[in-house]
Amino acid sequence: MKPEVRVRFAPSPTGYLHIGGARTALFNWLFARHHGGKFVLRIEDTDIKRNTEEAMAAIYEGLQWLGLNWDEGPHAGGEFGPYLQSERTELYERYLKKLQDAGYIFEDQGALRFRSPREHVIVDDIVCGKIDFDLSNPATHPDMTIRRPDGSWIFHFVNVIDDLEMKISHVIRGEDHLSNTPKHIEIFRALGATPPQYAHIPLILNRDGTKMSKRDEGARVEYYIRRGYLPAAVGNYLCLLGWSPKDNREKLDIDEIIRIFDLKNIGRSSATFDPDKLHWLNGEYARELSDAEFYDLAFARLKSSGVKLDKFPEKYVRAALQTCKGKINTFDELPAYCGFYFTNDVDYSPEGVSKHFSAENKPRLKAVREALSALEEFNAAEIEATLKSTASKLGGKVGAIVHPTRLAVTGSNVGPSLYHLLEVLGKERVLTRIDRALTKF
RNA sequence: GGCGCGUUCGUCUAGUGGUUAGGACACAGCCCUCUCAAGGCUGGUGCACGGGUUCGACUCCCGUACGCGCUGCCA
Repeated sequence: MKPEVRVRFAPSPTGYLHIGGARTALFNWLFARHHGGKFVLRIEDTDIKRNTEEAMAAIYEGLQWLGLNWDEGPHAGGEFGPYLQSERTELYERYLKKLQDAGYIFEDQGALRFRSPREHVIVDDIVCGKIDFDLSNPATHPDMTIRRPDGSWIFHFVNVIDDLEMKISHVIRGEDHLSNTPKHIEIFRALGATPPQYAHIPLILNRDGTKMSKRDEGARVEYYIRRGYLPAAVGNYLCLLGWSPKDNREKLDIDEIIRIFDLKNIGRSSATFDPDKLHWLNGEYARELSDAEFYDLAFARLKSSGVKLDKFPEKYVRAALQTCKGKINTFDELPAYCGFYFTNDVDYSPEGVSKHFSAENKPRLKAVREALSALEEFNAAEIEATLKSTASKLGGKVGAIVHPTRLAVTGSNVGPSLYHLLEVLGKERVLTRIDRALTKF
């Protein structure tokens, strides 16, 4: 009988969830779901200097937003808890004693160190293959510290103890830990235990090839939450960084990824985070939203950006937002895209003014005003027919009047379908805005 | 410095000895069209370098260069 697949994500609470950490969590989660195993969340808060409450909240929030539910861990419980390292000291004491009794521990200036057996250690990594580390030279591989003089623990030790105690079967983590792995294996062996299987995944780099750090705002999951990205899109994009379905597909829903996810398809080289591609992929997901989903997200986004939606009838807001569906990639584009629906004081874009508020367009805009004011049914179809006939009367293409009209009414050269937007705005607003625009040139 | 890992279009990647080196994002042009998107079509740019092995290397081996990681009483 095959042992149960048990993986873990073990972040330290630094105050936010790093995008690279999120991907590590995602790969662990995918692996667990694929195999019907358990995904464990463990908080590595051995460094007391760091805060806990808000920092841990950021981790929970980020994981939940991405849909990475954990089977064991804080809030979820589980038979191997507690899941905060700060609460596991007694356990660590016990293992320390075992190591001491076996002669592996010595004191150095008050700190405790693990005495390396000084041998070659082969790391047989699922992603990286077999790697031979020669730990025989103390000068190049010093004995690692496992406990500080103040009694607090060092990562290498507690990480190993917890993986052992929590019966972790596979350790899937960033490649920055690859060089640490032989040391971890030494501890497992000193304890007479079998190390888990390792899979080290490539790092995510910035555009300039440097490691994504807290200084880069795009390095935090929180950034994507705030900017109105869709969690499904972010998750999908993260999967594409270092992992490939091998069949040229880019957009895959999460159930499909669970089905085909395999550590063997993870690449070896680091990946650069490409905001443009995420932006595109988010648009792919945004266009697939149902009208109701789109409305809810759009409404929330506009409201949080300060647009006073309460002053408008729900029917109006709904119709207005509907004209934006399919047009935007991320919801933070929305305020700029459709803000004109919610204020009569539209700002005219300077480029638009110089291009379309011209002497020859003034009579055209006047003609449009006349034609629209004569309309009884102010709907998109009627508006379209009217504008087209007006254009032909003026002896031009409809584009010639569409541009100045759009600018007059929305202040911008780009936006939703003009005919539909005019209908939503309503005759009164439209005529008022055209009159106002007519005074500008 | 030592040790480890990596290197296919600008970016993410497919590719495991013989391919016109494929796809996607981005970019440019065209089509569609009320603008913008979306969609369709077209285009340019890539196997880091040098040696081997082989009838034949992007693919295998060895070097070099460059990048990254570790080398903490951070995780």
